Amino acid sequence: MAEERAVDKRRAILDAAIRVFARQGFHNARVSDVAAEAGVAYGLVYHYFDSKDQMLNELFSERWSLLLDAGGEADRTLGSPREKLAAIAGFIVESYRHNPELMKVIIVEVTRAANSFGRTHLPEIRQAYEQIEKIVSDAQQAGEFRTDVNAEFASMLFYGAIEQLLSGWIFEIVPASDEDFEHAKELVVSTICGGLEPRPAESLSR
Amino acid sequence: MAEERAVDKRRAILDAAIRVFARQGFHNARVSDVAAEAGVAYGLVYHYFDSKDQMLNELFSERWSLLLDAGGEADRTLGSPREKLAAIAGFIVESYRHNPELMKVIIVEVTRAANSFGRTHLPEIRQAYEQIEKIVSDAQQAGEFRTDVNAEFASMLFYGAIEQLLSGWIFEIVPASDEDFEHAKELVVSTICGGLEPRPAESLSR
Amino acid sequence: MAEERAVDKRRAILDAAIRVFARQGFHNARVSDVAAEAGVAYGLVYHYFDSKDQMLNELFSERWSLLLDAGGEADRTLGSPREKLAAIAGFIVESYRHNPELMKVIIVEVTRAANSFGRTHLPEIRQAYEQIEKIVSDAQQAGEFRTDVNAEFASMLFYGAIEQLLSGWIFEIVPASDEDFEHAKELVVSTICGGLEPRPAESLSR
Amino acid sequence: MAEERAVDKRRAILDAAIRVFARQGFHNARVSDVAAEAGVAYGLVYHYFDSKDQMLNELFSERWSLLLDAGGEADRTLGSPREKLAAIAGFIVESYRHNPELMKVIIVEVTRAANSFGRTHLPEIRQAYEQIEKIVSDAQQAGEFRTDVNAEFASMLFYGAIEQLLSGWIFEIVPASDEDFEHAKELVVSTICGGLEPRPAESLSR
DNA sequence: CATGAATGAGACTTCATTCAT
DNA sequence: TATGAATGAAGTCTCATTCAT
Repeated sequence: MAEERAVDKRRAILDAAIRVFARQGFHNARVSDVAAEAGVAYGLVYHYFDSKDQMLNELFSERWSLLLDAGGEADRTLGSPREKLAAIAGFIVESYRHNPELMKVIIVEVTRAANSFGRTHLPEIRQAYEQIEKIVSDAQQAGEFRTDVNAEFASMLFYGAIEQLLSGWIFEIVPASDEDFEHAKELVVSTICGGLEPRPAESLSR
Repeated sequence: MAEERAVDKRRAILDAAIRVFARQGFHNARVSDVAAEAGVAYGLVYHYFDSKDQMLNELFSERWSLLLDAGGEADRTLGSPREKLAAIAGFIVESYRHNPELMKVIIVEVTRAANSFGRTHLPEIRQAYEQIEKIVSDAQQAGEFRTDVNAEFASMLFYGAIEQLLSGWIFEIVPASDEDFEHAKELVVSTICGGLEPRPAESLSR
Repeated sequence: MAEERAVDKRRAILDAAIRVFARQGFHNARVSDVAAEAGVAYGLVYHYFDSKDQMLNELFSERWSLLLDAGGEADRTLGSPREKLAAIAGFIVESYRHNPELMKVIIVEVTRAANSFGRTHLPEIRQAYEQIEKIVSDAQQAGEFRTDVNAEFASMLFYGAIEQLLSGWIFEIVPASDEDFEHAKELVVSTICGGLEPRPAESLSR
Repeated sequence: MAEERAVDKRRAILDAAIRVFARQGFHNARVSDVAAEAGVAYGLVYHYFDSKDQMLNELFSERWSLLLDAGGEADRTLGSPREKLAAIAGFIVESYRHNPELMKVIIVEVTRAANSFGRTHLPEIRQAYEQIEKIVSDAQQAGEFRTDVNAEFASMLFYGAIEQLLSGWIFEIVPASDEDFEHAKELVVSTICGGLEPRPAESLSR
C-alpha cells in the first residue's frame, strides 16, 4: 500500500499539473502552483520529476501514444478510408470531451507550440501525420481518393482542421455542446473527404 | 529629415524584431537582442515602443489589417465563393512567400498562441473568421454550398488548414518550393470546397 | 549478531563516504550518493549519523588521532630530532600510500579547508603543529637546531611542505610511484633539516 | 566621466567581493551580499560579471599574473638563486601585507581548493611552480644546489611552506606582526635553501 | 534622439533533514 | 533496523523596464 500511495502522489501531481497548465498556461504556471494544486510540498514535485519540462513531456507522450495506438488500430481494423479518418477524428474529439484540460495543454503547449515543445516532440507528432498520409495514399492507390492532392498535404489539412476546431472550443470561439461534438466528428471527415473523393464516383451515386 | 531618421530607426527596430522573434521565438528573444540586431542602443527601443509586447502587437496588427483588407476586397470584387476563398488563401501564401519571417512570427506567436497574444488579438482574428463565415453563408444562401455544414465550422476548417500548411513550411515538416506554394493556393480551396459544394450542382456542371 | 550487523553497516557507510567524498568532493557529494555507494537506504545514514558534517568530522578525527599518537610515540621513543621528524613524515606518507582516498578527504576537505572544517578541527590540527614545535624547540635547546628560526614557524614549514607534496600526488601534479613515496619520506626531512641544523655541527660531522 | 563611473562600479563590486569572500568564504557568500557590500543593486553584479564564479576567477587571475610577472622579473634580473627565491617569497609576503583579504581569498578559495577553483586555475598555478623549478634546476646545474633533490619536489616544498605560513597568519594560528613579516621573508628562504645548498661549499665557506 | 548603466522582482532547482511505516 | 517519501528553505541567474546624462 505504501507503494500505491507513492503512485497516487505522482499521479496527483501530474493531474494537478494538467489543471494548472490548462488554467494558466505552461509558462505562467509556477512549480509551486502545481505543488499547491496537488496539495504536496514543493520539493516532492522534484522527487518525482526532473524538471517542470519533464511533467509536460510526460503528459504529452502519455496521451499521444494513445492517439497513435488508436490511429494504428483504425487503419488495421476498418475498411474504407472515410471510416478510418472518422475513427481518428472521433478519438480526438472524444479525448477532448473526456478530458478537455489535458487536450488543451497538449494542443496549446505542444502541437501548436512549434517553437518550444512542439520541436521536442516533432518525431511523435510526425507519426500521427504519417498515419493519415498512409490512409490517404492507400485510398489513392485504390482509386477512392483523387490523386492530385499530395497525401502529405492532405494530412496537414486534416490535422490543421481538427486542431483548429479544438482550439475554437478551448477558447470559446465556437460553442462546444455535446451536440456540437457529435456533429464535428462527422463533419470534419465529410468536409475533408467530400473534396478528396473523386467526382465520377459521386455523380454515379446520383 | 531628423524626423525621417526617426521613422527609419523605428522601422529598423521593428524589422529587427521580426528577424529576432522568428529566429529565437518571442519568449527567448531579449529586448537587447532586438536592439543589437537593429544596431541601436538598448534604451532606444523604449523610446519608440512601450514594451516588448507592444512590438509584437504592432507587428501583428500591421500585417493582419492587410489580410482583413484583402479579405474584404475579395468578397466585394469577386464572383464565386471559390474565387473569393482562393483569393484569401492566395494572399496568405503570398504573404508567406514574400516575408516568411514575419508570417512565422504572426502564426507561431499570435494566431496559434491562443494562451498569450492570441487572446489579446482575438477580436482581430475573429474578424478574419467572420469574413470566411460570410462568404460561406452567402454561398449557402445562394445554393452554391451545402447547408449542413455550419459556416462558423467551415471557417475553422479553412483557417486551420492554411495555418497548418504554413506551419509545415515554417518548421520544414513539408517541402516549401515555389511550386509547392503555387499548388497549395489551389489545393487548399479545391479540397475544402470540393467538400463544401453541394453534389447536385457539381454533377450538373459535368 | 544483529549488533554486529549494525556495526558493519555503520562502517560500510563511513567507507562509502570516503570514496564518495574523495571522488566528488564533500560539497558536491549528496547524502544519497553516500547511501547509494554503501548500498543502503537514504534514511539509514541518519540512523547512524546526525548529519552529513558529522561523517566527515568522524572520518577526520578517527585518522587524525592516529597521526597524533604516532607523533607522540615518535617523540618519546626516538633519539635525534631528525629521526623523530622522519618518523612523522613517514607515517603521513604511509597513510597516503595505504589509503589515498581517506587522506585526500582529510587534506582537501579539512586541513586545507581552513574556512570550513579546518576551523572546526583547529584544536586537533594545532596539536600536530605543537608536536613538531616541541621536537624543534627541544632540538634547539640541545643545540642540534639553529635557534634563529622560531619553532612555530618551523612547524608551519614542515606541515606545509608535506601537505603540498600530498596535494601534488592527489591532483597528479607530480608523479606518485612507490619509489617517489620512499624518496619523499627522506627528502622532506633532509631538506627541511638540512636548513634547520646548525652548520658547525654538520661540518664537524664530516 | 560616465565611463569612469562605470569602471568605478565594476571595481567597487570586485573590491566588495574580496571583502565578502574573505569574511564569509566563497561558498557562504551570496551574490546579494556582494551587491549590498558594494552598495549596488543585485542585478548590476550580473551586468558586469557572468556569474559568481567569474568574479573569483577574475580576482585570482588579476593578482596571480602579477605574481608570475614578479617571478619572471626576479629570475631575469637577480644573480643568485637565493636572491631570486627571496624576491619571490618577499613579493608574496608583501602582497599579503598590502592586501590580506585578497590573498586570503586567493589562497583559501583557489590555490588550496584543489577540488574546485584550484582545478580551473591549475595551468596558471603550475606556471608559478615551474618558475621555481627553473631557478632550482639552473642552480643545480651551476653547482649551487644539491642535485639529489628533484627540482619539482623542491618547488612543492617552497610553495607549500609559504602557503602554510600565510594560512597561519590568515587564521591566526601564528602571530602576524610587521616584524613577523620581515622575518618570514628571510627565514623561508634561508631554511629551504640551507638544505638545498650543497654541504661542501658551505663547509668551505667556514 | 540616443546611450547603456542601474534596478529588483521572480522562478527554477537542489538537497540536507525529518518522519511515517 | 531499515526504507524512501515528504518537506521547505535558500540561492543563482534572467531580463523587462527605468533613468540619468
